[in-house]
Amino acid sequence: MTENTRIGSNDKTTSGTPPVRVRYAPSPTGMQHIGGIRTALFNYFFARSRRGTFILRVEDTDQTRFHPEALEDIYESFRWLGISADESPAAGGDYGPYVQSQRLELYREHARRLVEAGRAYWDYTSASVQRSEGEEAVPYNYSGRNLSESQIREYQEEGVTPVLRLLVPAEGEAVFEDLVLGRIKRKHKDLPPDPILMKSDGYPTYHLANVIDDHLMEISHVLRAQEWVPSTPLHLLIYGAFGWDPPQFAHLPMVMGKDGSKLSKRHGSTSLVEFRRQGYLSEAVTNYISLLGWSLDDSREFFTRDDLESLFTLERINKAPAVFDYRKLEWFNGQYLRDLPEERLTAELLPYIQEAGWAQSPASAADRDRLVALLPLIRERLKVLSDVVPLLRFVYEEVQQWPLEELIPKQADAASAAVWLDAAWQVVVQTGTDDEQTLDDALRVAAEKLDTKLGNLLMPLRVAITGSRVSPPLVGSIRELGMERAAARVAGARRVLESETN
RNA sequence: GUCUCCUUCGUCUAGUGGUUAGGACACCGGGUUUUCAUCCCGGCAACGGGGGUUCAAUUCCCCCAGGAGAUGCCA
Repeated sequence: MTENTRIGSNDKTTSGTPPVRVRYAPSPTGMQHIGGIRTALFNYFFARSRRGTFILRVEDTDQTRFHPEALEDIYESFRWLGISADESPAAGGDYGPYVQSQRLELYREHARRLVEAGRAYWDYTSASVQRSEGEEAVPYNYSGRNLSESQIREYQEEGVTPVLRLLVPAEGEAVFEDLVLGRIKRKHKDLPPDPILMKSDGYPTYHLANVIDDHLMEISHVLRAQEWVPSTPLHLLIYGAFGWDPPQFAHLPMVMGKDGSKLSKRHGSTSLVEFRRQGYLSEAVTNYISLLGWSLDDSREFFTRDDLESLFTLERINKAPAVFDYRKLEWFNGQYLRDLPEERLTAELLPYIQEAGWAQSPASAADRDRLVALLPLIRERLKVLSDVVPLLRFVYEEVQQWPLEELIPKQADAASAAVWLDAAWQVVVQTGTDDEQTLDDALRVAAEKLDTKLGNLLMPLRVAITGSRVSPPLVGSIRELGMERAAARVAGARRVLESETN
């Protein structure tokens, strides 16, 4: 905002403001998780709100952890969220390739430039200290800094492939103005000792590749998680070594689990596909995630993707980490679920019905119609789409058992329960389920005649019909079930009560 | 250990040099309702601590504490 006021316009054709170009740069090593998606979304919203360009770049420089499914998951996640990259491996663009493993020659060339400039060096002494995941790190002791020609030749004859290390100055410090956090400083001597830029397998590390690509792709703003703050000074050093101007940085607050540590698998579902499978709607997830570290004002919290594409601003990003609250997401989902158009809700629900084996796949018109008819019964009872299965089981499957203790209202006995069940069912049969109000009135009259509460009359019937004390509205349930099937269930429940009274 | 960042109800957050510190989720209570759910009403609940600066600090500064992140030939 301040920038707009100062410049007077953010129209890139009439002002000096460089165009906004941002990127989401995931590494295809696992399924997209909430934290990554939050970063993707914020980048996307920022780009759209500033009429800029949103780029997807695949950072696959760790071939040992690469998974093809993970790559597919990135695209699938974007599709589901309804966002698309202006430039990406799939869409192409003028700054490609957008997959780092296809840019190796570029990195090598730049590596050479760094060595020639005396800002980096090939280290032959670290070849043996590779370690696997859990191992303790042994700090690098600069052993490769000043090797003699003959020493290098010796290593080369042994077949040692060197790693490229950045020559970190002993003096000085890096300072930058983070758009979210403000001024951040770090002394060069506090950086890791001469970090590796190029691995012995010929692939660049994140630090090198990210700097080269962001520069070459003319990235204007880097929006990434705060876990990157400590290595930003290192990146600045690399930009400086190349003689390049760095982009602007905006470090997003971390997303934490309930216990306050970085959100991870042990906090429950954290991957986008899992939420999707459980039946969260894309718009609910997007809305909830947008509020993780960002807010518009003191009251509004419902935002469509369109809203966010225009309302999102960096100024409203929070500094403090946010705890992921599954219950609030659930609430959001319920809200969205409740005012979904019938057609869409049906389409969203159908896969769960099919998975339960209650509908063909592809679904027939009859499958669809049946579900549509059931919608009013369950709509406001859904928190997630998968709730539909337990909610409608009594319709699609037969009731096998009528637990006696459920059948008998509190403080009553089997004999009275039987009387009430009979009376209630008789009223249903006589009145029919076509007109809910009429049936309702009739049931009330019957209860009064029997000198009991309406609930006592209905609970045995509810359990008879649905097999449970908790169910969708009774009258509608009976109607959807059909009188015949309902009658059979009443008879079944009646037998249970019978056997008890005898 | 070292470095960096962070700190308003349990959670997401708004906010200000002087406010009854606001909203939402959750929770509790009540109402509507044939159960559950929805819906409505009400309630509980926060400026981490200590120093400054100031007529006045939750707000500005410093210190402490706590939390998190980083410290990999992972990103």
